[in-house]
Amino acid sequence: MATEALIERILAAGDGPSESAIDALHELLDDSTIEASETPKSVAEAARLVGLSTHTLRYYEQEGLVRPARNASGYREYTALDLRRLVFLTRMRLSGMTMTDLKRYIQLVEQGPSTIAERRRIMLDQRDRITRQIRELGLALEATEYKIRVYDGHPEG
Amino acid sequence: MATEALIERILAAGDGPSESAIDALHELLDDSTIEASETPKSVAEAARLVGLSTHTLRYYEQEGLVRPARNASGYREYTALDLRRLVFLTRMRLSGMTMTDLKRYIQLVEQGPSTIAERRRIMLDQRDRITRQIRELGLALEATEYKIRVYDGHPEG
DNA sequence: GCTTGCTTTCAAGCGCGCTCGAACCTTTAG
DNA sequence: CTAAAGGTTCGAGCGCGCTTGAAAGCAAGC
Repeated sequence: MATEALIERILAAGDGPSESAIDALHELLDDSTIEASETPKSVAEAARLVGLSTHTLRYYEQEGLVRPARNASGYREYTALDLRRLVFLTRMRLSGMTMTDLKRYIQLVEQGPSTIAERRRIMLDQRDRITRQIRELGLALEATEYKIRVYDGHPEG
Repeated sequence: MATEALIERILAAGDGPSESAIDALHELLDDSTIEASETPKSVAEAARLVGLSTHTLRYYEQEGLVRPARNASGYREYTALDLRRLVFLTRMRLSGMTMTDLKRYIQLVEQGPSTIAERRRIMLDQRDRITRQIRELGLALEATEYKIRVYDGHPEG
């Protein structure tokens, strides 16, 4: 099976400067660097940073996924912690976790440490889903590269 | 960045007997083995083989993605070639290609070799999308495994 | 010939995750 | 004072990819 080699090549290619907004965000806000800036962000700034729309951020709040503070005039203020959670949320969403499951998970988080066992269980399931998806993407990648080789005149096979 | 190592472990784990219906299908119908059985399949059999519902198969036909022959009484008969195409379609769908793009691509395929340049272009785009997705899944996997480690009492960190 | 289980077509419905628009408020610049 | 650019809430709308249901035809066993 050639999947491993393909994936390795892709990941190697990913080491350079990142191309997508999501990548940039993930570098910017990765666990190690996030505490640096202390001033809270407006909804528009937060949206830009995490690569979502302001509408979506408000929607997430409505669904209970994040609870930014408000200033004197009712404007949302996203702290570094809020942004971290948003990054986590986008990663989970991008990896196919449903809103329903995510809401359940966040609910457990806000209930405190007594829910850790269930949270762990959810993350284990999530890990399985992600690994399965990666395998499926590997197959899709093979199919795609096969087509490309054929269209290129299959010079080596 | 630990992504590479994670992915390698996952892919290594994928070498054993496959677990999902999709995996089984992909082994069963991979480019090398498909020509063996000659008798066409009913819509229900085809659906079972490719892991879709009969409704979805009819929907795909309606959308022009596949054109199984019909027998004397109007029943669909899926040949090995039809099944191959369905496998390709499911791989593209699972990797996030939209129905619209897939319809466009199949349209080009049915127009013959003059459209190869555009088909190649579409596959190149698709490859880019898949590699980006794999990178995103790597990040999601890291986040997920991090949580699991924390819930396990972060014994090594 | 009847029943059971498949098949057909067609149109309507649906669940998810946003996305948009309206009506109104706050802040900043000129 | 005014205009422009941001913010607020609320409820309705939407696009995608199926999914379902109705009404009817065909195949095989008893």
